Amino acid sequence: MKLLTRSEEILLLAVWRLQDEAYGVTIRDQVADVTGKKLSFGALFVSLDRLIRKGHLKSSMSDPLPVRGGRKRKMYELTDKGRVALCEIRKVERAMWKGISEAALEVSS
Amino acid sequence: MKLLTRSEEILLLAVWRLQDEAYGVTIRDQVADVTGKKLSFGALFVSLDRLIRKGHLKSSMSDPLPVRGGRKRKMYELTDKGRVALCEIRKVERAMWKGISEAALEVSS
DNA sequence: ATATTTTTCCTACAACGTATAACAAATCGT
DNA sequence: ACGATTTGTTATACGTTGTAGGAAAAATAT
Repeated sequence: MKLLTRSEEILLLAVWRLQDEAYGVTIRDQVADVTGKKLSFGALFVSLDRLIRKGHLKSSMSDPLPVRGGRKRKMYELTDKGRVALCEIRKVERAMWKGISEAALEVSS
Repeated sequence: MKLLTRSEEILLLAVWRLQDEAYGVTIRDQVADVTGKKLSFGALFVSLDRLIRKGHLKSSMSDPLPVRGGRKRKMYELTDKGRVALCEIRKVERAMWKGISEAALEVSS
């Protein structure tokens, strides 16, 4: 059972949240909003490609939009395998943090 | 703000749980128990070393134990920086998963 | 046509994850 | 005492993941 890495988790959840609005720009913004992490597009697309190769995501090209620079978008979607992987990592996270409150971790001194 | 990787999170939490019992063997077992992940010692120590270099852990050598093979142990302990990093990643996880139930991810078909 | 905007792709490299094997230090048995 | 056994750590090597910078593509605007 191979667990998702942090980045994989972040990206898959971003795609899930965006539903059918998920493409490069929105994903990057979603990630920044939720985690504070600012990815370059280079970094982003490489990771998304790897997730596709692993079968956690699938993609399809949209039609061009009738606005300036409105070229085709690569839309991403979670696969069943991706959903299962998210469920699994969530279970592991719960197990890891079970019984640990943030308070218990506060710096005491 | 640099987030903890999955492995870092796993190891830091294992050390935290073990309190003053945290050394190679117990950490490896703890990780296996909680996450199902079976690490080789080689993998484990490399990662622990990196966490020390980053200041998330500190270590000290114990006295030898009066039992067969009871050589000195390298005991690990969370630093304040490590605790803070755990709190931060916990917050990000909460934000990421906010409003997402496992049920919503279940494969529908 | 050429410029501008939006979006994606290519490439290269640093950082992380992991296994195998070697090394070290304690006790045990004779 | 000293080789065998047990427990624990270190060294090394390599595949995978994470990340940035800049080139390329595809649309509209002038």
